[in-house]
Amino acid sequence: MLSIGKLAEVTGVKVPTIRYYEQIGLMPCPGRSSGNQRLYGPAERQRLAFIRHARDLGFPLQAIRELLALTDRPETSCEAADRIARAQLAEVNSRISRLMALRAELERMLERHCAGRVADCRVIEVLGDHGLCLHHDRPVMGDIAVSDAPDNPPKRNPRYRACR
Amino acid sequence: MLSIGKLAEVTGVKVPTIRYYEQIGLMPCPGRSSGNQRLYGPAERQRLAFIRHARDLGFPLQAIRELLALTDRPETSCEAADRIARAQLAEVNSRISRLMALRAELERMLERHCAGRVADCRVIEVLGDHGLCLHHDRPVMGDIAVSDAPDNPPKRNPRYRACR
DNA sequence: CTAATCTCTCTAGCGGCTAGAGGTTCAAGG
DNA sequence: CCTTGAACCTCTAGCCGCTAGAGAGATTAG
Repeated sequence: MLSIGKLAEVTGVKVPTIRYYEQIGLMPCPGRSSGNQRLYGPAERQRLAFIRHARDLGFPLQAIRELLALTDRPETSCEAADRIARAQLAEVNSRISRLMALRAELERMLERHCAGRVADCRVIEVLGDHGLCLHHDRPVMGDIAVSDAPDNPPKRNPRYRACR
Repeated sequence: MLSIGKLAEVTGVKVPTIRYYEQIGLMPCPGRSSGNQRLYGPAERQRLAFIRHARDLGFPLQAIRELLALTDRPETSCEAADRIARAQLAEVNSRISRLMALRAELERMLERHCAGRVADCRVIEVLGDHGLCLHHDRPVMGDIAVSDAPDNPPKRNPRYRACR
């Protein structure tokens, strides 16, 4: 039996995240020690590894919920699993192509950059005038997940309330 | 002078988003009509277009805040603007490469998919065993921003509280 | 004048966690 | 056996970048 800390260690999922998964019903309520601490067996460990892997592949938690429901019914058709994976692939492809357009635009913006004043800056100029762009639609950003580096200090900016 | 609705229309930024930008101090507090409704002039319109364009290029709001501060001091060096744009380009490149690894893995997972039961499903199998993967690190997902299509109905799932 | 459409402020919610407070339990060393 | 310190517990609140909705007031077209 594993404590939550050990489980976190072997699966690479952080402790609060495991508790979060339990809270939203993705992980079952595990047994508890006499002192009310969570204890996990191999089944839970396998389940969490599945979740972690699917997350690493970018599946949203809702999709993972559905995939897990499928593993609980192994005799049903795997058509649904296939559909979910294909949707994820389509999503990834869409993100890639949009990011490539973005990259092209950013490179174009930077390639003739000035070494002078902001007033002449091509970056600023292009940002202010979409007409200088070739084309790009809405971006695909969000979740950085930039491997939580310790040199990436989370600076909390204190929620501006500008006017009034 | 434009009402907030007209401004939203000409810039493509939604009305609540404009108010949100004002709230966090990204847009200034505009003048008001006699009936307390916001009125925008060309300067605000230009500023919002700048923000919108930078968002489209994936810049986070904090970066946009800094870029806007630069445009307010046009005589300073554009070095900072350049640095911000390069950081953004690096970020985009990083996302692209990670997504490509993801895509490869998803395609591999799907290419020999079964037409049978979940028990034999390669998708499920691979998800359950990371050892079957080639390699991929953490993903780059998040903000879909999939051009708010009306065929994409926002289904609200009511915050599970599984156990207890 | 009325009805429809904006607009106002305010609060709460989304995904997917992360951080911290303030308390309890466990395991190793003396 | 006792102490210490790490790990654990629950709970709440915060992150980004919006989005949704309630319940009110303003404006505009017919």
